[in-house]
Amino acid sequence: MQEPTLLLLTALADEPRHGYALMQEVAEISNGRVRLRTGTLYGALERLQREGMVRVEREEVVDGRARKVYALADQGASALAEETARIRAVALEAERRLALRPRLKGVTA
Amino acid sequence: MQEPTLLLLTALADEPRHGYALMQEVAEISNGRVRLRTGTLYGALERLQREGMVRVEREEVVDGRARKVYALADQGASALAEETARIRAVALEAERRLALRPRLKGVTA
DNA sequence: CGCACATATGCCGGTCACCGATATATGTAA
DNA sequence: TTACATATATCGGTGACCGGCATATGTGCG
Repeated sequence: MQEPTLLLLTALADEPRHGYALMQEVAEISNGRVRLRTGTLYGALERLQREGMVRVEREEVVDGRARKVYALADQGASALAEETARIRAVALEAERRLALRPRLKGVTA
Repeated sequence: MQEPTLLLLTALADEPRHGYALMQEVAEISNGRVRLRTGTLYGALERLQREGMVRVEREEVVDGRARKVYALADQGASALAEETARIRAVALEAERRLALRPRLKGVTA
């Protein structure tokens, strides 16, 4: 699972949102670091629906603009929980090893 | 940064290792979950060298077999530290949101 | 002696997530 | 009427990763 996908699922984790709102939510979660392109967004949403991670909760029209509201499926919530557990473990191990790393250039100062 | 790359840098974080040892180390770090293919391994090592993340520490011959020993460059260590900080933050946010998620089917039992 | 297996490195073609661009359409503000 | 925010969608290209293949030596087994 790559970061755009991880952020997408995270943005859906607390409550259902529509596509455009997801773009903004992902940008906010990542402190503006990750800006989802529409190609990535809608492509990923389709794929995640095929995989049973996400479903369309409802379709609505607000101010004459059509919206699809997506929700995190139970399977998506499980996958997200597993993924976060995995990457936390790897991050912990990476930090442990970095601390063990022999320092090179005058880091002792 | 994808998981294979993250695990590779992690496997190099504490001390230099040669290719085959990296495959084993990555498998161990991930509890056997991730088995690096040689295509991924040597491809990634080349790419990471181009990017200044990894360098060849030395070449040696052990039992008639040639080895290249790879080391994490300072830039690679910085990148790894930044990456772990990023994913920890995202993992934390994902877990916070999952906890906020409205439960559906009799989870209260 | 021959076979399988671990060690060790490397190439090549395919797939797929992601990127960048483009298209379409409506509401609001200058 | 021009520009921008909102909102969705498609398409071609790139590149990391996968799976398979090739190559070569050392060790253990029958």
